[in-house]
Amino acid sequence: MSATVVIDDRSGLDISLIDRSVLFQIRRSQTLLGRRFQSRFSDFGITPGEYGVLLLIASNPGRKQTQIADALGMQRANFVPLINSLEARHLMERRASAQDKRSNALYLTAAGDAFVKEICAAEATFEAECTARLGGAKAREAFMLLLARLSV
Amino acid sequence: MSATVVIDDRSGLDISLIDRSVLFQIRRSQTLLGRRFQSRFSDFGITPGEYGVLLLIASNPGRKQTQIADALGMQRANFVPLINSLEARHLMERRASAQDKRSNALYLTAAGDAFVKEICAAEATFEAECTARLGGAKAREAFMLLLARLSV
DNA sequence: TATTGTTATACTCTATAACTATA
DNA sequence: TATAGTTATAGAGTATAACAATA
Repeated sequence: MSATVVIDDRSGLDISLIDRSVLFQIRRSQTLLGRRFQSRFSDFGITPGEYGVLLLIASNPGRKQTQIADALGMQRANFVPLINSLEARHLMERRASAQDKRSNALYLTAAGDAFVKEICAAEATFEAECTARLGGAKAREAFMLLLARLSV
Repeated sequence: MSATVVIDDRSGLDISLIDRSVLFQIRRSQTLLGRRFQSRFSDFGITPGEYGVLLLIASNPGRKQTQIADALGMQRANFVPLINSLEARHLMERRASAQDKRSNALYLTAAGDAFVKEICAAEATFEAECTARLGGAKAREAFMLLLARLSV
């Protein structure tokens, strides 16, 4: 049984140990994908985190902050400044809940709705590129399944 | 052609839009894996980033800072405080290079070497758990290949 | 008592610009 | 002039603790 050595193309270094680690490979992919997203979506002036919030509110209007934050795996404390920024840009709004005076119901504004549609079209292109890199629709499906298994 | 709706188990929210996105699924997996790593390796008092540096120095002793940082996809500016901390803990050390007085050659200390061996054993367990979640060695291999394709 | 939103705080990771000393 | 290391700084992302208003 021979240990295969993995050499990094650019640096010429032995990266076997981190190359074989699921943890480090996901870190690397996430970093690269994040960079690609940022450079592609810099015109929209939005971060992946903010985009996720808008998408989730678009699909689930009227939910309270804790629910949206929860579904994104975020702390509710970190959710506050994020939607403060989105609300200041008039992309979404808090409305006082009638049933529970503690909570805010979240909605997109008309501008937010248009914004989401616009950026969704751009993201479809981004995702199509990911599919191409992965090797087609079947490969993508397999990849998403494996990712989901890892996230249990 | 029917659009399938994906409902989050815990929150009951429609997460179709982010669930189908490679970007968001990788973000989620990376976050969850990072949390798992932190809780598992809190005894070692080390972050994934620091661990990666130690692993790379272990496999490539004597290389200069820029090379190690490069192989990890890090900026050399961010690399400095990271190894300052590792050096303060006597896990690694900078040695002045004879050939090039500008650069430092990086080496693990004896303590750092023992530390890496110890944490490598723990990470092997961690990776084995990842393999089990993914569905076995073949599934893991397929997953790593797809991740690599995405990181081109 | 528990929950919702909020503030404050800290740490990790990343990015950019500018400086110094060497090459 | 280019490179290696460094400093300073800023922005995301995440984590915890504590508080006021409400349930």
